[in-house]
Amino acid sequence: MILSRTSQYAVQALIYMATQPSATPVLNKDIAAKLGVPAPYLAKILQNLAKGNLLFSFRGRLGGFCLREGGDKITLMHILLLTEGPAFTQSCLLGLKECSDETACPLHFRWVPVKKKIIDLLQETTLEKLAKAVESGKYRLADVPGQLFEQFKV
Amino acid sequence: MILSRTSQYAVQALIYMATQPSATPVLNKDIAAKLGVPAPYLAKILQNLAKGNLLFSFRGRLGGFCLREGGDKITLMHILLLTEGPAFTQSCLLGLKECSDETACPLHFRWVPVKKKIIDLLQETTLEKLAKAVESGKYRLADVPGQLFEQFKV
DNA sequence: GGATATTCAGACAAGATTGTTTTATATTGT
DNA sequence: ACAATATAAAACAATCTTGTCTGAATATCC
Repeated sequence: MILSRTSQYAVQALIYMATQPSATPVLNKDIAAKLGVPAPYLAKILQNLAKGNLLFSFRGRLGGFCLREGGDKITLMHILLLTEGPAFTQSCLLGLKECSDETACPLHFRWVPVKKKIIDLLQETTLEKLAKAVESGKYRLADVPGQLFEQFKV
Repeated sequence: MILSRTSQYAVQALIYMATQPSATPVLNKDIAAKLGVPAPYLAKILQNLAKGNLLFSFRGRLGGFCLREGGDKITLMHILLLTEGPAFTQSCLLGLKECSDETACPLHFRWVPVKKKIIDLLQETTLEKLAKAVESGKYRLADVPGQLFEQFKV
């Protein structure tokens, strides 16, 4: 309804990384297996996040990806600005290129307060909060945890 | 950020139709010109809305499309359920296939109230309200009204 | 009633974008 | 040197958007 697959994978991966000990790099391969997503595709996404200064990446043996900052410093908005592009927060529901308070589409003043709720949510929600939720065991990060039962997926 | 181009065109077109006298059918060609959108694509969208019982369509001379009900009966939600599909309202932010109160992703309980705001907006907003807003002259339905100044578009 | 112009309907395909996979290359620790 | 790993680039596939063409239906004109 809202996010591209790329963004969904990015958020899932970073939440998973935030649940892991921050000292050692996490392998792309491991993340992909845990989430049940295609590893090469995820690698591309992580590389992009590294370019956007959200992750460190280390090559070679003992390499992998690390969060650049603590999970309490990284919000969903930080991630989505990289994966969806900077225009992410500015868009008009009807797709008009120009839609501001002055030149508004008929939905503008109804949509703005709702959009603010979305943006607030994305800016308030840190990786740390989400990681803790996952660690509590009450919430799941993927449809098929640990990629068991792959053959039964719909 | 939220809607596909198809949905955006559909909403724009129906708002425009709601501003027109309901007695005579509106031509796809005229709507497309007014909104500055590709006519063949719009035609398919309108055909789909006709199949979904939101529009009447008439072939031949004096043909065109008509709203099936008054603009006060048609909400944005009615339109989007046709253009985005019935799963539109149920989706999980992280893209999980299963994400309910029982099997929740870590964003679920933060997202649900925001999603409710969106759904409420879509269900409250009728074509009639939007058509009146446009008729007041204070709001615009397309980036380039009447497709004037096409050559200056960005 | 038949010819004609107008308009929607539907098939098909081109182009753009996004998502996915494959292959090759560079870097690092042992 | 070797093995493990990220990086890069390219190939492939799917989906979304747009365009073209042909056919079918309908009102109007003669």
